[in-house]
Amino acid sequence: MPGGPDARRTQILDGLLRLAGRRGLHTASMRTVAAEAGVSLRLVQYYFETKEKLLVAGLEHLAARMPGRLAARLAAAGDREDPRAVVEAVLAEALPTDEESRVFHLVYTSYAVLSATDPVLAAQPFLRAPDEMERFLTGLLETARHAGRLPAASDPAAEAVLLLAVSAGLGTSVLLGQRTSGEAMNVFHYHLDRLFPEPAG
Amino acid sequence: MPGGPDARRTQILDGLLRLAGRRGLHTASMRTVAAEAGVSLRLVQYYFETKEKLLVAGLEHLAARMPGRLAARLAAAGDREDPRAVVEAVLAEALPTDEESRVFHLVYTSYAVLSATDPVLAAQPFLRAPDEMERFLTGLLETARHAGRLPAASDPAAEAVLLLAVSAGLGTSVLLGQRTSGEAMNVFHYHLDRLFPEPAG
DNA sequence: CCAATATTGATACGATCGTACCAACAATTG
DNA sequence: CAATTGTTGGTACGATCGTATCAATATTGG
Repeated sequence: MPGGPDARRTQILDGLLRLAGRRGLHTASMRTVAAEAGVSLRLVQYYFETKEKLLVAGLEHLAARMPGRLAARLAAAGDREDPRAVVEAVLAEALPTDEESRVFHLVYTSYAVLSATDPVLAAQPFLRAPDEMERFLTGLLETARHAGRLPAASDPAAEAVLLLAVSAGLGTSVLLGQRTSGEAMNVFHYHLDRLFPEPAG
Repeated sequence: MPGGPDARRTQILDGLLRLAGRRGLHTASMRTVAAEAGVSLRLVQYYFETKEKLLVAGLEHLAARMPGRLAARLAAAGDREDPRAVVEAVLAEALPTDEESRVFHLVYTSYAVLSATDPVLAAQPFLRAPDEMERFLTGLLETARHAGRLPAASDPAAEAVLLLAVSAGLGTSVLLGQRTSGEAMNVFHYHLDRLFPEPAG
């Protein structure tokens, strides 16, 4: 049986995320999620039992998409040996461009804000993704610095934190309609141009 | 009469913000806010009528504190002619250091996320504060560039957007417990050191 | 001092929430 | 075929929500 129970779970979680993206995560109740997914309330209970488990599963479902999105960006980036291209690909992912990306970041941010006052959500490992990203970027920048692509005086660890802060901050400003994703991308490129100085000539 | 009705309003709104900072904005109901403020439910209704108006008033109350906080930072910064000191003072305000600052930024971020799916909140002018800040910073950086404090190749507008993105991103990471405010401040200074190169000698 | 006006409090109502319970049907197994 | 198990649906219950209504007290103006 292709799909089976997993297909039902996915159907419900997709409904949750679609609803959270359109009306906000706070409007997601067991009933509204069921209606959005086109199933009965009982079915949502059957697969997720409690609302808290549903919310956690929604966060998992959201986080599970991240590796795939990143891989697609890296594949589209082409040269995987060029550190700047990799950095650009990785962090362009943080800017909400299309609608799917916008929903992703809005819901992820909603969860992050909730986790600030909800210990159950704060304990979820998926909100630790930025930590891994920070380590990954630090290593990448250290290698680039040894290869002479970064000024010798650069601090790879600090630059990694800065890159994540810039992409998160720009992403949020796009999310709130303060800027278009194109404008944000231009500013991001401006930052990258300074981080990776062009070799003379 | 010192205070009068305004004192009551303030008392209730302080309760709202205190509760939103401790348990999250989503736990703020007419009743929980009344209990937190030590007044009756009816009193909250009397002063704010509807929950939506209470929430908007809470956002106003929050935003009304910003100019004072900024002024205090500027006064503590000392030299108001040094553009770097001004930038540092303005944006250090975005890092949640003490508890009051943490509540401020958590609640403000909660409102911002809500505004992404709530047209009533999105129409509130208080969420436009970053736009004004961006204009202010751009002007400041332009002046600094003409004074030779910034490299001639710098783009003041892009740098202003970057500064706001960095401070917002760092502030969020502190809010989520990813970093201490001291670590964030160090990274922020690292960014400022590059933005304002030391004159030789 | 008395009336009217503003302020504060207790309570009620309908709606929605998360959750639990019970019935119907499908699939599987002896 | 009968019976057990897994899956889906309808509905009920207590709690809490926003809001409205009614009563009591404090304040003010004649």
